Amino acid sequence: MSNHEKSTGNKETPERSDFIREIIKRDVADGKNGGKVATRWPPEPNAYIHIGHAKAININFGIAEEFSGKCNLRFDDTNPTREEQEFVDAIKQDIRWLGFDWEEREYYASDYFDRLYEWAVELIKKGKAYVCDLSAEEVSKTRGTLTTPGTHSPYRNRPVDENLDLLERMRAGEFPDGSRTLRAKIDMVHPNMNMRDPVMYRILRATHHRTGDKWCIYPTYDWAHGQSDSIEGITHSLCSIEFENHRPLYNWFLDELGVHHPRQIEFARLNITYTVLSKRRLVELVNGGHVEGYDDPRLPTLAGLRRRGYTPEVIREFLALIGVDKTDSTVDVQLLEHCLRRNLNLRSPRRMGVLRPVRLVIDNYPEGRVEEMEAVNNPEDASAGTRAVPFSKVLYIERDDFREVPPPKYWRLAPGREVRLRYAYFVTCTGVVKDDAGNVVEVHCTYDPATKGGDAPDGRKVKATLHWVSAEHALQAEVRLYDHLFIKKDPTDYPEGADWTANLNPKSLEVITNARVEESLADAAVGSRWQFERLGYFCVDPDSRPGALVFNRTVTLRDTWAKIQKAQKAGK
RNA sequence: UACCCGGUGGUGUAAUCGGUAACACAAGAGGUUUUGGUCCUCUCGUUGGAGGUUCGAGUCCUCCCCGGGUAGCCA
Repeated sequence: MSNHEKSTGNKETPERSDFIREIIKRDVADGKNGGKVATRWPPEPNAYIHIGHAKAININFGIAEEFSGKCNLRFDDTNPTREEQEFVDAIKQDIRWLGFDWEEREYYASDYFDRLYEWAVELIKKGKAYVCDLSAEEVSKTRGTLTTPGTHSPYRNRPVDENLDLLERMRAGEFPDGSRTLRAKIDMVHPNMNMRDPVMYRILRATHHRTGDKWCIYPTYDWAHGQSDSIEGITHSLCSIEFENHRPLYNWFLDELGVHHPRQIEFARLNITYTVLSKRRLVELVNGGHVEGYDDPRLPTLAGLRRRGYTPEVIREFLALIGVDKTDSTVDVQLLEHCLRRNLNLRSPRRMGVLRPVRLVIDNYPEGRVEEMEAVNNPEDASAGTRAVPFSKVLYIERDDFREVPPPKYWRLAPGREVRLRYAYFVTCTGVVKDDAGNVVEVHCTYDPATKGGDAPDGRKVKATLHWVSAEHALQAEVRLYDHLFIKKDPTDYPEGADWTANLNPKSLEVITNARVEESLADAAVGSRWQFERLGYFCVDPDSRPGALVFNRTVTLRDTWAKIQKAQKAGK
């Protein structure tokens, strides 16, 4: 009975839950960590972040917030050969844009280099770490394989004092790069490769973006990560699934040190159809010149999505919908696009814009006359009001909205057909003018003055409503039409011997330079988002200049007619 | 032929101590409509397989099959 009451009580506010939140709920209930929750998001500052990272950010910051805890931002900067300040700045900007705040808790693994060193000394004294003189190649060879055990390093049983001395000299710069390492003394026959005496320090002369040339030895990820978590008092260290095999090592270090011991929990990374979410591949796309930069609107980087016209809300809604689990999965990009349309539909003012213009001449409309038509700014938002759109004898309509020979189910303009010009008049097509090549250069029609505003007093109906723009008033604009970057659902599925970039969509970008838009868009600000009626959502690109507008198509409207056409083609 | 982790409709997730498969997207069909948009309605799975325990199993047990990860001095 009480069970029923409980479940009905929760109906209205469905509690978000997943296996991680369940674990944390239990930990809190058990009074672990004094009932507190602290998380962190630990990016390596060596690349721009993408929507897959946003998933991790959302989990870490989101969970901290839900459990009244804090989430730190910590840059995992233990490899100076790859990390740069530029990425630190870009990552911070992207996290803020997503709407998360780490307040003053901006940390760096490099902040802990001294403490890490002290701990290394401690492990040596415990006989749990040793300096190894094997080369990288030799270490690799003696590690064994997935199915065969490793063998002990000849330096494994060096006396403590010698280890201490050598480590100190490693730090002092007495040895060349790569000549020695500090290794944890664990188990060379362990079935988990990570436990076969993993490297803790390597000698590496590289200028670090924060510590400069202070160090010539740098901790590895495994040696730095858990201890950094511990120092910060993290309670739940949430990371992606590829670190699962590292958890025993994470636990081993913390246990040997006897310090605060966060719990590591792993979740599956995000995959989305028709795109790639791996740093390596993103870098290849940019460096290979396949896209124009990390903020190319075709890329799933946060910078790219932002430029494409996504809002942070879209991404967060999407992430909330896909949930969190451990199973490998690939989310249909259409779910992302659904979130996008839903959000943009509510907030985007409507305008009329013609991508591929063709002249429409209204023969019985007075020469030189201009009428101001009242157009609704946003049917989803009454407070958005209306605006006046100039109407005249010569207009532009969409080339695709006229067919000399209309196919089945096509109910737009064609000879003899009557359609509505949105917010204006009913017009009936009377003929066309063609050039020598037979291309339609002008469509002629007559209008019915009684239908002003778009309603017929006699109640007659039309099947189609077209968008339009007055030829003498409209602004010319550039419009960039984007499509999926890849032609395959799984871009990494490519024939043997071929290059994965063979799956790139050659039509992922089409630039239209001769589009016409309403004059009310003249002062549209960079980044502003609009719906061009019947076409899709567009935003003003940073390349845009006064008098030389540039729009990015964020996403098309759902297009039933396109589906019909596709089905018709497939059927024939 | 090692170890770890997974396997619910086309996709992504739900399903409290085992109690009779839910939500969203997609797809298809229909309705409304001054955007072939939005909105509304309907259709589409018996939970990888085989056994077992039980009044009852997606949830427990056994075996099998399939998928992913792991052999950087990357993270």
